[in-house]
Amino acid sequence: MTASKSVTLHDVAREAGVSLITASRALSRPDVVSAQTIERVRQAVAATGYVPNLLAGGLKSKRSMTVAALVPVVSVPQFLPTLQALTEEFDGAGYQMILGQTGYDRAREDALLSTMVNRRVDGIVVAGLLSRDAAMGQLRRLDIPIVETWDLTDRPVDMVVGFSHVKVGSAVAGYFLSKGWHRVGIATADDERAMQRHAGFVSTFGRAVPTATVPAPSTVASGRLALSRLLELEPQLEAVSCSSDGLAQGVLIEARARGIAVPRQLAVCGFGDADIAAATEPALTTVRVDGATIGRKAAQMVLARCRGEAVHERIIDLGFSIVERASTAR
Amino acid sequence: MTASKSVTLHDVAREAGVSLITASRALSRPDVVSAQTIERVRQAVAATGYVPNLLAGGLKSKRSMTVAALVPVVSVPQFLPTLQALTEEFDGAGYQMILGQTGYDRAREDALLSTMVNRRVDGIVVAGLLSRDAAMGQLRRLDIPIVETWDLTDRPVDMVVGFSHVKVGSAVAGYFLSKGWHRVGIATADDERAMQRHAGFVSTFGRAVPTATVPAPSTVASGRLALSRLLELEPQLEAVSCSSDGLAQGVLIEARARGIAVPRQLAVCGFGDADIAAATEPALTTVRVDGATIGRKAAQMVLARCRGEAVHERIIDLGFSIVERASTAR
DNA sequence: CTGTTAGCGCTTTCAG
DNA sequence: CTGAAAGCGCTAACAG
Repeated sequence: MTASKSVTLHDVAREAGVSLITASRALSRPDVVSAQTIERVRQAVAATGYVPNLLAGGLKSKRSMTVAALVPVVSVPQFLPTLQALTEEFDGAGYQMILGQTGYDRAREDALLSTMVNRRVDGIVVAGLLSRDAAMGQLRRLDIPIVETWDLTDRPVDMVVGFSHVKVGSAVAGYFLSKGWHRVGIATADDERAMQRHAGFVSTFGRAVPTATVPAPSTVASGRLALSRLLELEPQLEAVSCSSDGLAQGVLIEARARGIAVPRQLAVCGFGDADIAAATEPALTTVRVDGATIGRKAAQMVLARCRGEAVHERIIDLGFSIVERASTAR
Repeated sequence: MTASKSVTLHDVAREAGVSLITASRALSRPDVVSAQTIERVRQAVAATGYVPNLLAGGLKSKRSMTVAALVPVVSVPQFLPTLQALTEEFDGAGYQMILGQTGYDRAREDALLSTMVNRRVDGIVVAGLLSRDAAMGQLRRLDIPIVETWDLTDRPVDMVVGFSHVKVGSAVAGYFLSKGWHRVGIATADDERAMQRHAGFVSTFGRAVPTATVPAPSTVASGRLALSRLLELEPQLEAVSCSSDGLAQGVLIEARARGIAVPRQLAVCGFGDADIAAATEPALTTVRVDGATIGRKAAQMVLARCRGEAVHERIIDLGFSIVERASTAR
């Protein structure tokens, strides 16, 4: 009922007729306090309208119960399942997640990392690999768990869970080759990971491939444009590998608009296995990567380390798979 | 160079040969300190490897520089432009954003709200309207800015920026009527706001309408299913109003799969004007709502109040518009 | 422009 | 099981 200025644990303790610390324990470690005392404190909390201050606790206990999630751009659907899984896992453990957006920009990323460190986050999950600068900088020193995701390296800053983009590109190229398609093209965004898939594709394919590059983040609209450009480069195009399902969707739509039959005249492969991939007509062949599991694993690694456990498997390759659907059935 | 335990401002001050508070000011209010001193402190920071602790500052200054954003489900693309805008606006002002997921669940929402209050966030932005319980509870007492978004009410908990869902439904119904379509159907998710649009539609349409309801969050796949169900209810279906562009996309795909020509045999209207809407074939008529502006406005309202300014326009109706494209061109 | 003095609200020692 | 003391690292007040 007492609204007033600011009710502290002190007030609760007085109301309950116990000491400050007993009130504190009654709330945070009920197993160490008698049931009777707990009840008295509970009533005092209700009577005073007490609202705990996690900041104050964190200052002393050195645990903010906060973690950071860094993504290139919030509005890219690709990382959504990962963000979702992170939110759920962390929330379940009582941790809150601060969202940061790097904008595919290293300087911005460094700045954000600093901010998060200043906020004393208990862990960091980042989409992609951090720069070597970050690795050498304050991050190491602070000794908080850091999980890089959606990629793979044998020298992570701390931990990494993801898959190899080069191998993805290579696998798609191998798939195209096995189909006997040679007049192929690539529609790709210009972000680091997409470019790695591109490199993997070209390397396995054995020669340069007509490529339409669009700025990240890619959209359905840029997919339509990309197909147009590819057809200029290679009018006899047989198959297109796209760096995202959104892009692939744009390609499908543009093909339809031009009267190009998919898959009969043109095969299309996406990346991500988004919700939409299975639902398009024709259904989209794509590379499935398990974004949700990436998020879940990453959170679990961070949480384990927050509990003081050693994480032995510091590099986790979740792999990927090519999901064959109608868009390449030829 | 000194890694060691934990470098505090105290160490920096000693290194620089100034007092603690001068070091503090040199870093946070450089305009009040001599250039010479600032330089000395800067060097001391570099030499010691000092990392500020925002938690400690926040405890004293009562400003956490943190805000909360609450959404029903993280992985719903609908709120992405809003989240994006929020992230950018808040980041630009030096605030970090904690993400919370309510899962369309009031109890969960209350719990999250408490958590955020415990964390002493300086403001809260929530997608949708809060429950009256929340309005009456600790929220009011704490006196932090709260913006409800993506909806409208004349009695917001604090502030609100959005649009009327009832009016959206009504407008779409009016549009259908103006086209002379009477055998219409609705494909809708079962979340609160979608149901309001449904109610608005039915009310203006003047009678009950065949409706396929799918669980929120809706997907392209559930859109395909919804059209199937609607065709069972009304084989002569002329037009469908969908509660999201994703759902509408599913309807378009299912129609195509069934050999139903859009818009000739079936008109389709979506909601949201997502990236995809303009890119589909035929392009999708939809209701445009400006999610980015909602986010920007909401952030600005919170920030204004954080700066101690009074916000006079506490209820902002951003409206909406029907974007006519090929999917209803008949 | 700089310094001293007090805490912010809580939890960690260390004692009973 | 409970308590007293001692800060966590920083910044708001006030003084010089």
